[in-house]
Amino acid sequence: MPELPEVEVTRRRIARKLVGRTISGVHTTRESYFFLTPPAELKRRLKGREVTGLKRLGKYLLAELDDGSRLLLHLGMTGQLFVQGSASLRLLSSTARATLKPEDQKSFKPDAHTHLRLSFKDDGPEVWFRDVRKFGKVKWIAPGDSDERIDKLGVDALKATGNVLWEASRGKRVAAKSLLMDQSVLAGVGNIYADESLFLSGVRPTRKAGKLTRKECDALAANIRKVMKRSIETGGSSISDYISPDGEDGAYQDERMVYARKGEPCRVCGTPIKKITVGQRGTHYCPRCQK
DNA sequence: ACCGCACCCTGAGCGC
DNA sequence: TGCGCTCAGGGTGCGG
Repeated sequence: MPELPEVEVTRRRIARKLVGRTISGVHTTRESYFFLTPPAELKRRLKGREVTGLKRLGKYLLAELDDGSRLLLHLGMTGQLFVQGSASLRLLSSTARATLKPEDQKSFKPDAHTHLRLSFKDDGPEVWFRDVRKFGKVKWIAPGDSDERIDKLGVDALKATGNVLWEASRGKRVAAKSLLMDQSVLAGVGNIYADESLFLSGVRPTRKAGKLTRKECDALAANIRKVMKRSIETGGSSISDYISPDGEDGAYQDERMVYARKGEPCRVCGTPIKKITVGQRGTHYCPRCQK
């Protein structure tokens, strides 16, 4: 799933196709917990609204509308936000693609997982939100209202500081990795970039957060910023489902040091990368480089 | 207050 | 081929 870099790449590329356009139609799948705002209300609220901006908060996207209301989007694990026609069949897994009828092989058509489709007054391409696992979310926020999902987010990971990590970690017994992934501490760090920045900082993911030194907190913050910026530059990581709004794969996966490299040699010392579970998440590290 | 865990959902990949 | 199992980049909510 998309972490901060993938969400930011999505934001930058989709903003051009969204901002300044007036929504004329809203198509959805049936009600499910994907919709924090029920489909019927969503249609009512969005129709006729012009999109005036698209912000990112951690892993959330927030579309601003001309009446002061906002549309909150989260891509979850398998969410894909893209422009009709441009994303093509690479949205689908190779096996799903193989089952398509020949006439459907040319371009992607909305399927059962395409939960939200926005059409516009200008009759240009629609914007679609597809999410196989439905861990993604859509919520309409009334003008002037707040939402606790975004209110409780910590410092954006692109602006991570050693001080934030230092203060949040004192007295904590959780694993250092869990602290990095706590969205109320730093917003935007997920499983891949947590593993990668822990490696670059020489810190074992299982280390108790409270035992981190001030120097390690500084290193972790610097490496989180570095890894996130570099990933945004390369278009994010395309490891399983992520694809950008115009259908381009990212390339950051080629620069991974540890994530999903179990058994492969560490790029620094050659020791095989280990995989363990930390906080119910697959966790990769070099047993020699990370203390 | 903290922390670990179950759970939400669908599909891919693997061993048998 | 098919079955059953494990795993997946997310977050929430519950109980101890």
